[in-house]
Amino acid sequence: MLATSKPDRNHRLTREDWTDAALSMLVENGIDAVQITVLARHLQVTRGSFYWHFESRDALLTALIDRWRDRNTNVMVEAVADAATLDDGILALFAVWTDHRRFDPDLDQAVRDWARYDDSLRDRVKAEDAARVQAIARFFERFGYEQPEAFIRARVICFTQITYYALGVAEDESFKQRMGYLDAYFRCFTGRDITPGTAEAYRDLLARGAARS
Amino acid sequence: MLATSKPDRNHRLTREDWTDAALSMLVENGIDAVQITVLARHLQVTRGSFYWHFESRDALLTALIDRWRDRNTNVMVEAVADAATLDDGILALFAVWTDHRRFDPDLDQAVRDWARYDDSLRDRVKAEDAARVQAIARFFERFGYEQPEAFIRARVICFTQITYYALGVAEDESFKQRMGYLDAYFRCFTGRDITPGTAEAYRDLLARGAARS
DNA sequence: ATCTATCCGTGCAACCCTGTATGGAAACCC
DNA sequence: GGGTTTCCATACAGGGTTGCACGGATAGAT
Repeated sequence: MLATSKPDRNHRLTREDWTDAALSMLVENGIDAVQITVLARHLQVTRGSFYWHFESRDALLTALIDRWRDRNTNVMVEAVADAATLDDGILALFAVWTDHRRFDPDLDQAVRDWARYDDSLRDRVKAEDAARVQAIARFFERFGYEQPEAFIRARVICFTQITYYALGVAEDESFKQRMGYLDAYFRCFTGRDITPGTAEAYRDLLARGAARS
Repeated sequence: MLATSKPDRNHRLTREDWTDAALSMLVENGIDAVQITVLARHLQVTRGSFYWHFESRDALLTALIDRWRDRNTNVMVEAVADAATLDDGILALFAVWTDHRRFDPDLDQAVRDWARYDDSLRDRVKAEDAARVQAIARFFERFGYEQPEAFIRARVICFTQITYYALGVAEDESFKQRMGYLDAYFRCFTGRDITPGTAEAYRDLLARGAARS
């Protein structure tokens, strides 16, 4: 769904409208599809509008990166930072990943694809991934895991999540299925058994997450 | 008389030369960079050569996909299919992934990126991933894991590998580091402890893999 | 009501890529 | 050596995108 959902602004677009449309195009068709001509077509405007708000296409691209950094902040890091128990931290991570208002997997993946053939962006993404893994590794250390196991477990859980969304598995699995996999995921990620009745706690966590915002 | 399989490259290119160049370009710069003009420039030839060997750019792209399917075949599936022990299967998987003559991670990743914005390709890649996961899941079942744990463990190990190469972690880690992580990986992936002295067996496995071919 | 800043339409030039048609050069076969 | 096949160069047409210049239209301020 491209950002043509605002026909009210028949005339008068803002700079944000252009970046919104560019973000949608980036997520759905990749960075090479972010072209001024097609964006203008989708926005029902000519390219004259664009060149008033932006000085060039590169300016738009840097605006996209800034938007991404502001959007996908340290939600993952915060999820495990103040977890009282192992179960809480893992489930908080799951909750963040399934709450697309806090964590946007499509945008994350789109930027990742873009970064594959852009060296400077690549380094930036790499740095952020390292920060995520390190945060989770610290979390595992707090609950008795030693190195390098804590680091490897953090990497495994983080990498699994990335591919999970990269392959679009979420689209093929129902909520019921995911809940049925919960125990197995927990055991595989932590090496321990989940405390009984935590599935219900997870459901509550999702409900709380859906309540606010 | 031994026919020289290498005709003078100075002039006279083959269809394979073009697909090779296209594969390199795909791996290094993505599918959108696979352009006849730049390939011709890279091959020191004009586009007239290309349109003699191929009827269109689409023909080249399908040739790329075929090449990928022939290359990255069921090496992973075979690795775990006839494994006598749990350790053997897991280590055989690791050996396959690190042997880039049997498994080309760059090509795999490039096709994956390409498939993100190509629906038919996306389905193809999804099917292959499902086959990989299922093969590993069967492997786990053979050694006493029950469902859905076997399936989830297969998915975790498979997905972790994909992101491992997607992020280019292999470039940042030394062989010594990877060997130091071996025990932790094994425990995380299988939930069991690796049998002592298996690291040496793994090194031997790598040596055998490097010996043949 | 006029002025001005804001926003967008239009036309033009330049570049890049694909695809085709045609001719030429070299190798190969008889 | 003549004819054929293989392979590549050249030229041209068509479509698409970027960037800029300029001119028109609208809304708010005075």
